[in-house]
Amino acid sequence: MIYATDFHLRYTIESGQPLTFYSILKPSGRYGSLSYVTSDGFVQLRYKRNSEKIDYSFEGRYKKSSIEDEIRARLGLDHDLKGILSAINTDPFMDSAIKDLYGMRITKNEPWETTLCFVMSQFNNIKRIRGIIQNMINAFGDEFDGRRLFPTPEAIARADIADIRKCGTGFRDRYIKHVAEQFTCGFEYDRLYQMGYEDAKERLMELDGIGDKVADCILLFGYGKYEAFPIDTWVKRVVERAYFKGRKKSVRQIHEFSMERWGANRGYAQQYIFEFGRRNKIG
DNA sequence: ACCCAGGCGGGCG
DNA sequence: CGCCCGCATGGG
Repeated sequence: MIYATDFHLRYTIESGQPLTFYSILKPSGRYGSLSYVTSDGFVQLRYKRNSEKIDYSFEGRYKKSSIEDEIRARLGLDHDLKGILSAINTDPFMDSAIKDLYGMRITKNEPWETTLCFVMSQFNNIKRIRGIIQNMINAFGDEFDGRRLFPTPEAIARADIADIRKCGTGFRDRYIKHVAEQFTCGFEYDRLYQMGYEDAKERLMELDGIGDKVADCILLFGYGKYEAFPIDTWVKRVVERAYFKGRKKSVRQIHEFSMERWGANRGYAQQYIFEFGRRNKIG
C-alpha cells in the first residue's frame, strides 16, 4: 500500500509524458485505476478515493522488496510538490496553471523506454505515438506469461528495418534502429545520470534522431533532470502568448527566459505550461 | 480534400 | 547562427 497526497493520477498520466502508460486508465476525478508495462513486468494500480492510498499488484521480474519504491519513483511521489510549485509560481499565468492542474507530477521512466517514445514523438501526435508504441511492444517485446513486455534495445537493434516500419513508425524507422543500436553498443546511457544537464544533453544530441526538444524530454522524463525545458509547438506558442504579448521568440530565447524565470525546476514549469495550454487550447 | 501532429537533419545564405 | 524544406501516417 502506497500513500499519496498532493497527487492527481489522471493529470499525471494524461499529460503526455509516460507514453508507455499506453493502457488502461480508468479515471474518476483524481482517482482511478491504471495498468502499465515496462521491460521488467506489468503493474496495476488503484488510487482509492477517500483513503488517498494506492493499491498495487504486479507480475514479472520485480522484487517484492523494492516494488513500492519503484512505483513511488515512477509516479514522482517523492517530489516535494508543494515546494516545487510554490518556487515556480512566479506570475498569474503560472498560478492559474498550477491551480488547474494541482497534483500533476513528472514521472520517472526508464531511459531507453523514454528515448524510444520521444524519438517516436517527432512530427507526430500523442494518440498515434501510443498506437505505434503498442505495435512495437506486440512486435518486439519479450513474452512473459502470454503477454508482451516493453521491448529491449537489443530486440530492436537486431530487427529488420522493414519490420520496424510495419509498426507505423514512418520515416522514423531509421532513427529508431540507430538509437537502439547505440543503446546496445557504444552509448553508455547510464553515465548520463552522473553528467550535468548540459553535458548530458550534448551527448544525447549526438545521436541521429535526437535534437533539442527530444533530448530535453529524455532528460526530464527519463533521467529526472528537472533543469530540462522541452520546447515543442505548444510550449513555444503558449510562452510567446503568455509572456511576450504574442511576439515570436526563438527556441534559444525561450530557453534563456525559462532559465532566468524558473531556474532549477523549470522542467516542472514546462509540464504545467504544456498541459494547461493543451487542455485550454491556448496558442 | 485539406490540415496538423510534444521535430529533426540537411542545405542554404 | 537563422531560415526553409521534406519527411510517413492517420485522424479531425
